[in-house]
Amino acid sequence: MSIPRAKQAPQRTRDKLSLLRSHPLFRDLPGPVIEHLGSYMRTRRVARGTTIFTKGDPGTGLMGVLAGAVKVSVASAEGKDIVLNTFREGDIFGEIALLDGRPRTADAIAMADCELIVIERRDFVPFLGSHPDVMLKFIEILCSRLRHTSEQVQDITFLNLPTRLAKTLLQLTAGEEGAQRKAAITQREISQMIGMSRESTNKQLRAWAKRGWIRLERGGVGVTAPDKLAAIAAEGFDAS
Amino acid sequence: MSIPRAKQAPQRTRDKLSLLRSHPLFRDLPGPVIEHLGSYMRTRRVARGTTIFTKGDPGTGLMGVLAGAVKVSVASAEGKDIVLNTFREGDIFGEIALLDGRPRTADAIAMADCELIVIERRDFVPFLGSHPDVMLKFIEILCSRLRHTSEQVQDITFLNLPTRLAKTLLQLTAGEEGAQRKAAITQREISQMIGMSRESTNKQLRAWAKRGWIRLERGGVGVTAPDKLAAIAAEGFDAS
DNA sequence: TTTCGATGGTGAGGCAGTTCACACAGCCGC
DNA sequence: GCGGCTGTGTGAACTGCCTCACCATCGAAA
Repeated sequence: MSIPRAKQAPQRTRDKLSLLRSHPLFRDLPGPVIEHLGSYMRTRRVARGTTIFTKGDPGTGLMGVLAGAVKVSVASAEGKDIVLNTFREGDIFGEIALLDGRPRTADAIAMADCELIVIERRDFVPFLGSHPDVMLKFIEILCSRLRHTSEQVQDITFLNLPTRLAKTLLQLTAGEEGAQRKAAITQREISQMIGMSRESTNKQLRAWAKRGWIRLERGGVGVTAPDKLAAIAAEGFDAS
Repeated sequence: MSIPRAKQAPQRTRDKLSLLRSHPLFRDLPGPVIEHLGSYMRTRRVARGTTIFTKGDPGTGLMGVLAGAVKVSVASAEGKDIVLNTFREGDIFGEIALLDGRPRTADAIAMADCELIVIERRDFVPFLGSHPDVMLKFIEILCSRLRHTSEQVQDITFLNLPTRLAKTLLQLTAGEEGAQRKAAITQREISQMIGMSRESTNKQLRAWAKRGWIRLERGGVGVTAPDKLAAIAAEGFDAS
C-alpha cells in the first residue's frame, strides 16, 4: 500500500523536458545535461490495457509517466493477479531492471491511455556512471520502494479485508482534498491491489456505499466520508 | 522468501578486515581504503535473543554479520510477528536506514549468539560520496532486496502453507548439500517467516516428519528428502 | 443493430488456516 | 532439584474469505 501519489498536476500532456526539469531525480542538474538526456529519450503512447512490458523481458530501460497511469503486477499460475505498485503522471518506474540489468520480474500495464517516456539502459548507464549525484537519487528511490513493498508485506499479513480496502481507497483518492475525492479504477483492479477476491471486495464496497461513505459508479469510486474510512484503516476493524 | 544464504564459511569468528576484503561490496577497493574503512568500524557481540535495533530507532548505520544469524522482523499491534529477512555470516544489513537516513522500519534480533560489525552513518556517508563504485554496489544490493521482498509478496498471496513451508525449509538448509541438510531454528521462527500460525506450521512439519521427509529436534529441522519438498514447492500443493 | 467482452452484483457452500485450550518435554538459573 | 520459561505437540471449534454459479448492465466492435 502507500502508493506514492503525484501532486495534482495539469491534465494536459506535459513536455518530456518539463518532466525532467521538474522531477526530483534530475531537477538539480545543469540545463545542458538535461537537454543531453532529453535527446536520448523517446516518447511512447499506449492505450488503456496495453502491456508495456512483461515479466521475463530483458529490462531495456527506464520509463516515466507523462500522462495516464500504470500498474505493475504479477500473475500466478492459476490466473490470479496482484498489483505491486501503481504510477501516475510525474512518476518513474522500471528502474530496477535499468539499474541491475536483470530481466523484469513483473508486468507493467496501462491503467488508462498513457504517454510515456523511455530511456534505454545502454544510453543511461554510462550517464549514470559519470553522475554520482543522480546515483544517490536513485538510491533514495530504491529505499523508498523497499519501504513501500515492506509495508505491503505487513499489510497483507496483518490486516483484514476492510482495513486494507479502506487504506487503499484513501490512498487512491488522496490529493483531491477539497472536492469530491474520486478515483478512476475498476473493482477488479482494487481487489488485485489489496490481494483479495473481486467478489469479497465488491461486497465490502457495497456495504460502505449503502452507508453513504463512498459512491460507486462504473469504473470509479468516490469517497464521501474519508474520516470513516480512516477510522477503519486505523482501528484495524469495522467498528460501524 | 528466497533468503540470501551465505556460502558455507569457517565456523570460527572472522576478522573484520577479512569480512571487508571478501565482501562483494568492498573487495575491489584498494587495500589502504579498506584499512581506512576498517578504522571506522567497531565490533559488537550480542547474545541470542538480543534486540540489535528497533522499529523507529534513528538509523545509525550499517551492520555486518561476522558470526551468527540475525532476523529482521516487525510486530503487529496484536503481537503477531513476521520475519522480513534473515542474515548470516558474511551478509550486511541495515543499509536502508544508512542510505536514506530515515528511521528503521523493522526490528533486528539475533537468532543466535552473534558477532557484528557496525559502521556509523556519519562516517560512511562521506566515504560513499567519494566512492561511486561502492554506490553502484549498494544499488545492486538494493535491487536484489527489492526483488526478494517482491517475491515475498507473491509467495504470501499466491502460495498455501505447505508450499511456502517447503520453499523456506529448502532455503534454510541450502548449501549443505552433501551431509544431512539441517538448520538451527525454532518452529515459531519458521512460522513467522512464512506468515502462518505456529500451530499450523507445526502440524505440517509433523506430517512430513511422519513420512520421513524431515527430522525434527528441539530448535532444529533436518531435511532428509529435499526432492520431495522441492516437488511440493514447485507443484504448489502436497501431491503426497 | 446485434453481439460480445468487460464490469458489477449476489448468494450458497466449503475449506484452509486461526484461535484457544491444553499437556508435556527439555533446559536454565538459583 | 525445584520452579519457571521456552519449545513443541494436538484437538475442537470457529470464521473470514474463496469458489462457484449465476445474472444484469454497459460500451464498443462487428
